[in-house]
Amino acid sequence: MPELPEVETTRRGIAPHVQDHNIEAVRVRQPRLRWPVPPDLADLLVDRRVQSVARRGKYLLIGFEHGTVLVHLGMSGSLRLVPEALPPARHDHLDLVLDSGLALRLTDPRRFGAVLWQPLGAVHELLASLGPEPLSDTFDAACLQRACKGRRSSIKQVIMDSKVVVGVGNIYANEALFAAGIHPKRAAGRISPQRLARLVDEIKGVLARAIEQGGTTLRDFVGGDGKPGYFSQELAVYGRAGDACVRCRETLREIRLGQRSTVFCPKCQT
DNA sequence: CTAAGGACCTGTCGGC
DNA sequence: TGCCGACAGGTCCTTA
Repeated sequence: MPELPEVETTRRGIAPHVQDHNIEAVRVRQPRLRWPVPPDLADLLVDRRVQSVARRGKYLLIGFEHGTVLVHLGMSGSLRLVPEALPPARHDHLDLVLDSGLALRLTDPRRFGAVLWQPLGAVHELLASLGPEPLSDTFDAACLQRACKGRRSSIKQVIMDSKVVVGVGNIYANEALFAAGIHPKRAAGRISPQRLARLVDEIKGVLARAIEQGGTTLRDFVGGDGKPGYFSQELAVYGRAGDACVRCRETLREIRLGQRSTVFCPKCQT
Protein backbone atom coordinates (compact mmCIF):
# COMPACT_ATOMS: atom_id res chain seq x y z
CA MET A 1 0.00 0.00 0.00
CA PRO A 2 0.33 3.12 0.16
CA GLU A 3 2.21 3.77 3.31
CA LEU A 4 1.40 6.76 5.48
CA PRO A 5 2.92 9.36 3.12
CA GLU A 6 0.87 7.96 0.24
CA VAL A 7 -2.29 8.06 2.32
CA GLU A 8 -1.58 11.63 3.39
CA THR A 9 -0.86 12.61 -0.20
CA THR A 10 -4.16 11.08 -1.20
CA ARG A 11 -5.95 12.93 1.59
CA ARG A 12 -4.54 16.26 0.50
CA GLY A 13 -5.35 15.51 -3.11
CA ILE A 14 -8.98 14.59 -2.59
CA ALA A 15 -9.96 16.89 0.28
CA PRO A 16 -10.64 20.05 -1.78
CA HIS A 17 -12.91 18.09 -4.12
CA VAL A 18 -14.77 16.18 -1.45
CA GLN A 19 -15.11 18.46 1.56
CA ASP A 20 -18.37 20.43 1.71
CA HIS A 21 -19.82 18.41 -1.16
CA ASN A 22 -22.93 16.32 -1.02
CA ILE A 23 -22.99 12.62 -1.83
CA GLU A 24 -25.48 12.02 -4.61
CA ALA A 25 -25.05 8.29 -5.01
CA VAL A 26 -22.97 5.38 -3.78
CA ARG A 27 -22.10 2.70 -6.28
CA VAL A 28 -20.67 -0.52 -4.91
CA ARG A 29 -19.58 -2.92 -7.62
CA GLN A 30 -17.55 -5.26 -5.45
CA PRO A 31 -18.50 -5.35 -1.77
CA ARG A 32 -16.02 -8.08 -0.96
CA LEU A 33 -12.98 -6.19 0.24
CA ARG A 34 -11.01 -7.21 3.31
CA TRP A 35 -14.28 -6.85 5.17
CA PRO A 36 -17.61 -6.51 3.42
CA VAL A 37 -18.60 -2.99 2.48
CA PRO A 38 -21.62 -2.14 4.68
CA PRO A 39 -24.74 -3.02 2.67
CA ASP A 40 -26.50 0.12 3.85
CA LEU A 41 -23.70 2.51 2.90
CA ALA A 42 -25.83 4.28 0.28
CA ASP A 43 -28.67 4.79 2.74
CA LEU A 44 -26.21 6.26 5.19
CA LEU A 45 -24.51 8.66 2.79
CA VAL A 46 -26.84 9.82 0.06
CA ASP A 47 -27.81 13.48 0.48
CA ARG A 48 -25.31 13.91 3.26
CA ARG A 49 -22.54 16.48 3.19
CA VAL A 50 -18.87 15.69 3.75
CA GLN A 51 -17.63 17.76 6.65
CA SER A 52 -14.00 16.69 6.85
CA VAL A 53 -11.33 14.52 5.28
CA ALA A 54 -8.86 13.39 7.90
CA ARG A 55 -6.37 10.58 8.48
CA ARG A 56 -5.53 8.26 11.36
CA GLY A 57 -2.53 6.08 10.63
CA LYS A 58 -3.25 4.68 7.21
CA TYR A 59 -7.00 5.11 7.52
CA LEU A 60 -8.68 7.92 5.64
CA LEU A 61 -11.59 9.34 7.59
CA ILE A 62 -14.38 10.95 5.62
CA GLY A 63 -16.46 12.76 8.19
CA PHE A 64 -20.22 13.36 8.13
CA GLU A 65 -22.50 14.84 10.74
CA HIS A 66 -23.70 11.39 11.80
CA GLY A 67 -20.53 9.33 11.47
CA THR A 68 -17.36 8.61 9.54
CA VAL A 69 -16.46 6.49 6.54
CA LEU A 70 -13.16 4.69 7.13
CA VAL A 71 -11.15 3.88 4.03
CA HIS A 72 -8.05 1.72 4.13
CA LEU A 73 -6.12 1.24 0.90
CA GLY A 74 -4.57 -2.08 1.85
CA MET A 75 -1.60 -3.05 -0.27
CA SER A 76 -2.75 -1.97 -3.70
CA GLY A 77 -5.58 0.49 -3.23
CA SER A 78 -5.90 4.01 -4.53
CA LEU A 79 -8.52 6.72 -4.56
CA ARG A 80 -9.00 9.07 -7.47
CA LEU A 81 -11.43 11.68 -8.60
CA VAL A 82 -12.95 10.86 -11.94
CA PRO A 83 -15.82 12.22 -14.02
CA GLU A 84 -18.89 10.57 -12.60
CA ALA A 85 -19.75 8.97 -15.95
CA LEU A 86 -16.32 7.49 -16.64
CA PRO A 87 -16.82 3.76 -17.18
CA PRO A 88 -15.23 1.75 -14.36
CA ALA A 89 -12.24 -0.47 -14.98
CA ARG A 90 -11.79 -4.00 -13.71
CA HIS A 91 -10.80 -3.22 -10.13
CA ASP A 92 -12.82 -0.08 -9.57
CA HIS A 93 -14.89 -1.39 -6.69
CA LEU A 94 -16.71 1.63 -5.33
CA ASP A 95 -17.72 5.21 -6.24
CA LEU A 96 -18.90 8.00 -4.02
CA VAL A 97 -20.67 10.24 -6.51
CA LEU A 98 -20.45 13.92 -5.60
CA ASP A 99 -22.70 16.84 -6.46
CA SER A 100 -19.89 18.31 -8.59
CA GLY A 101 -20.16 15.67 -11.28
CA LEU A 102 -17.02 13.97 -10.02
CA ALA A 103 -16.86 10.64 -8.26
CA LEU A 104 -14.38 9.49 -5.64
CA ARG A 105 -13.42 6.10 -7.04
CA LEU A 106 -11.71 3.30 -5.11
CA THR A 107 -9.48 0.98 -7.11
CA ASP A 108 -7.90 -2.00 -5.39
CA PRO A 109 -6.71 -5.02 -7.37
CA ARG A 110 -5.78 -7.15 -4.37
CA ARG A 111 -8.79 -6.16 -2.29
CA PHE A 112 -6.85 -5.94 0.97
CA GLY A 113 -8.41 -2.54 1.48
CA ALA A 114 -11.56 -1.71 3.36
CA VAL A 115 -14.48 0.70 3.45
CA LEU A 116 -16.26 0.78 6.80
CA TRP A 117 -18.74 2.89 8.69
CA GLN A 118 -18.23 4.34 12.15
CA PRO A 119 -21.34 5.92 13.68
CA LEU A 120 -20.95 9.22 15.50
CA GLY A 121 -19.75 8.70 19.04
CA ALA A 122 -18.35 5.24 18.42
CA VAL A 123 -14.72 4.32 17.86
CA HIS A 124 -14.29 1.48 15.41
CA GLU A 125 -12.43 -1.49 16.84
CA LEU A 126 -9.77 -1.19 14.18
CA LEU A 127 -8.92 2.30 15.38
CA ALA A 128 -9.29 1.62 19.07
CA SER A 129 -5.85 0.23 19.81
CA LEU A 130 -3.71 2.18 17.40
CA GLY A 131 -0.49 3.73 18.65
CA PRO A 132 0.43 7.40 18.30
CA GLU A 133 0.84 9.25 15.03
CA PRO A 134 4.53 9.19 14.09
CA LEU A 135 4.63 12.90 13.29
CA SER A 136 2.92 13.95 16.51
CA ASP A 137 4.67 14.99 19.70
CA THR A 138 3.14 11.99 21.46
CA PHE A 139 5.55 9.79 19.55
CA ASP A 140 8.85 10.68 21.19
CA ALA A 141 11.95 8.97 22.54
CA ALA A 142 10.32 8.02 25.83
CA CYS A 143 7.41 6.48 23.98
CA LEU A 144 9.59 4.25 21.80
CA GLN A 145 11.81 3.34 24.73
CA ARG A 146 8.75 2.18 26.65
CA ALA A 147 7.56 0.12 23.71
CA CYS A 148 10.93 -1.56 23.23
CA LYS A 149 11.57 -2.38 26.85
CA GLY A 150 11.87 -6.12 27.37
CA ARG A 151 10.95 -6.97 23.81
CA ARG A 152 12.95 -9.66 22.09
CA SER A 153 11.62 -9.21 18.61
CA SER A 154 13.56 -7.27 16.06
CA ILE A 155 13.45 -3.50 16.13
CA LYS A 156 12.08 -3.49 12.58
CA GLN A 157 9.07 -5.52 13.60
CA VAL A 158 8.50 -3.32 16.62
CA ILE A 159 8.42 -0.06 14.65
CA MET A 160 6.09 -1.68 12.13
CA ASP A 161 3.69 -2.68 14.91
CA SER A 162 0.69 -0.35 14.73
CA LYS A 163 0.15 -0.61 18.46
CA VAL A 164 3.58 0.99 18.95
CA VAL A 165 3.32 3.67 16.27
CA VAL A 166 1.10 3.86 13.21
CA GLY A 167 2.08 4.39 9.63
CA VAL A 168 5.57 2.90 9.50
CA GLY A 169 5.39 0.37 6.68
CA ASN A 170 8.04 -1.78 5.10
CA ILE A 171 9.65 0.85 2.90
CA TYR A 172 10.01 3.52 5.56
CA ALA A 173 11.00 1.05 8.27
CA ASN A 174 13.95 0.02 6.11
CA GLU A 175 14.83 3.62 5.35
CA ALA A 176 14.54 4.89 8.92
CA LEU A 177 16.71 2.06 10.29
CA PHE A 178 19.37 2.81 7.71
CA ALA A 179 19.27 6.50 8.54
CA ALA A 180 19.60 5.69 12.24
CA GLY A 181 22.41 3.17 11.70
CA ILE A 182 20.53 0.36 13.43
CA HIS A 183 20.56 -3.23 12.22
CA PRO A 184 16.96 -4.23 11.43
CA LYS A 185 17.32 -7.55 13.19
CA ARG A 186 18.61 -6.14 16.46
CA ALA A 187 16.47 -7.08 19.47
CA ALA A 188 14.38 -4.05 20.36
CA GLY A 189 15.03 -4.46 24.07
CA ARG A 190 18.78 -4.26 23.59
CA ILE A 191 19.10 -0.87 22.00
CA SER A 192 20.33 2.10 24.01
CA PRO A 193 17.89 4.94 24.78
CA GLN A 194 20.11 7.29 22.79
CA ARG A 195 19.89 5.18 19.66
CA LEU A 196 16.14 4.82 20.04
CA ALA A 197 15.85 8.57 20.33
CA ARG A 198 17.77 8.87 17.10
CA LEU A 199 15.47 6.34 15.48
CA VAL A 200 12.42 8.39 16.44
CA ASP A 201 13.95 11.42 14.74
CA GLU A 202 14.75 9.45 11.61
CA ILE A 203 11.26 7.96 11.38
CA LYS A 204 9.79 11.44 11.58
CA GLY A 205 12.30 12.80 9.08
CA VAL A 206 11.83 10.07 6.51
CA LEU A 207 8.04 10.28 6.67
CA ALA A 208 8.00 14.07 6.55
CA ARG A 209 10.29 14.16 3.53
CA ALA A 210 8.24 11.51 1.76
CA ILE A 211 5.04 13.49 2.34
CA GLU A 212 6.72 16.61 0.96
CA GLN A 213 7.53 14.71 -2.21
CA GLY A 214 4.09 13.25 -2.62
CA GLY A 215 4.95 9.73 -1.47
CA THR A 216 6.89 6.94 -3.08
CA THR A 217 5.73 5.72 -6.44
CA LEU A 218 5.83 1.98 -6.77
CA ARG A 219 3.93 0.32 -9.56
CA ASP A 220 0.45 1.74 -9.66
CA PHE A 221 0.26 4.24 -6.85
CA VAL A 222 -1.09 7.66 -7.70
CA GLY A 223 -2.28 10.40 -5.40
CA GLY A 224 -5.80 11.74 -5.41
CA ASP A 225 -5.05 14.16 -8.20
CA GLY A 226 -3.43 11.47 -10.34
CA LYS A 227 0.12 12.72 -9.94
CA PRO A 228 2.83 10.23 -8.99
CA GLY A 229 5.14 10.69 -6.01
CA TYR A 230 8.84 11.24 -6.27
CA PHE A 231 10.26 9.90 -3.03
CA SER A 232 11.42 6.70 -4.74
CA GLN A 233 14.35 8.72 -6.04
CA GLU A 234 15.50 9.19 -2.46
CA LEU A 235 15.32 5.61 -1.23
CA ALA A 236 18.70 4.65 0.21
CA VAL A 237 18.13 0.93 0.81
CA TYR A 238 14.64 -0.25 -0.15
CA GLY A 239 14.80 -2.06 -3.48
CA ARG A 240 18.58 -1.60 -3.67
CA ALA A 241 19.89 -4.98 -2.41
CA GLY A 242 23.18 -5.79 -4.11
CA ASP A 243 23.87 -2.12 -4.86
CA ALA A 244 26.47 -0.03 -3.09
CA CYS A 245 25.59 1.72 0.16
CA VAL A 246 25.18 5.43 -0.51
CA ARG A 247 27.25 6.19 2.58
CA CYS A 248 30.13 3.67 2.58
CA ARG A 249 29.86 1.79 -0.75
CA GLU A 250 29.53 -1.57 0.97
CA THR A 251 27.17 -3.96 -0.82
CA LEU A 252 23.64 -3.75 0.60
CA ARG A 253 22.26 -7.06 1.85
CA GLU A 254 18.74 -8.44 1.84
CA ILE A 255 17.18 -10.70 4.44
CA ARG A 256 13.62 -11.64 5.41
CA LEU A 257 12.07 -10.46 8.61
CA GLY A 258 8.52 -11.45 9.35
CA GLN A 259 8.20 -12.45 5.70
CA ARG A 260 9.03 -8.93 4.61
CA SER A 261 11.95 -7.98 2.48
CA THR A 262 14.55 -6.20 4.56
CA VAL A 263 17.53 -4.38 3.09
CA PHE A 264 20.40 -2.93 5.07
CA CYS A 265 24.07 -2.01 5.02
CA PRO A 266 26.10 -4.53 7.04
CA LYS A 267 28.73 -1.88 7.74
CA CYS A 268 26.63 1.18 8.62
CA GLN A 269 23.93 -0.65 10.57
CA THR A 270 24.81 -2.46 13.78
C1' DC B 1 1.44 -11.05 27.61
C1' DT B 2 4.86 -11.98 23.34
C1' DA B 3 6.18 -14.00 18.96
C1' DA B 4 5.63 -16.51 14.67
C1' DG B 5 3.13 -17.91 10.80
C1' DG B 6 -0.98 -18.12 7.89
C1' DA B 7 -4.53 -15.87 5.71
C1' DC B 8 -6.77 -12.69 2.46
C1' DC B 9 -6.29 -11.49 -3.39
C1' DT B 10 -4.46 -10.20 -7.93
C1' DG B 11 -0.71 -8.90 -10.90
C1' DT B 12 3.98 -9.09 -12.44
C1' DC B 13 8.40 -10.81 -13.06
C1' DG B 14 12.17 -14.11 -13.65
C1' DG B 15 13.54 -18.67 -14.79
C1' DC B 16 13.12 -22.83 -17.32
C1' DT C 1 5.83 -18.30 -26.19
C1' DG C 2 3.95 -20.62 -22.02
C1' DC C 3 3.79 -22.25 -17.39
C1' DC C 4 5.03 -22.00 -12.42
C1' DG C 5 6.69 -20.18 -8.34
C1' DA C 6 8.10 -16.23 -5.78
C1' DC C 7 7.15 -11.83 -4.47
C1' DA C 8 4.70 -7.13 -3.91
C1' DG C 9 3.04 -1.07 -0.39
C1' DG C 10 -0.79 -4.29 5.03
C1' DT C 11 -2.37 -6.19 9.08
C1' DC C 12 -5.65 -9.16 11.36
C1' DC C 13 -6.20 -13.62 13.30
C1' DT C 14 -4.87 -18.03 15.09
C1' DT C 15 -1.65 -20.83 17.39
C1' DA C 16 2.16 -21.87 20.47
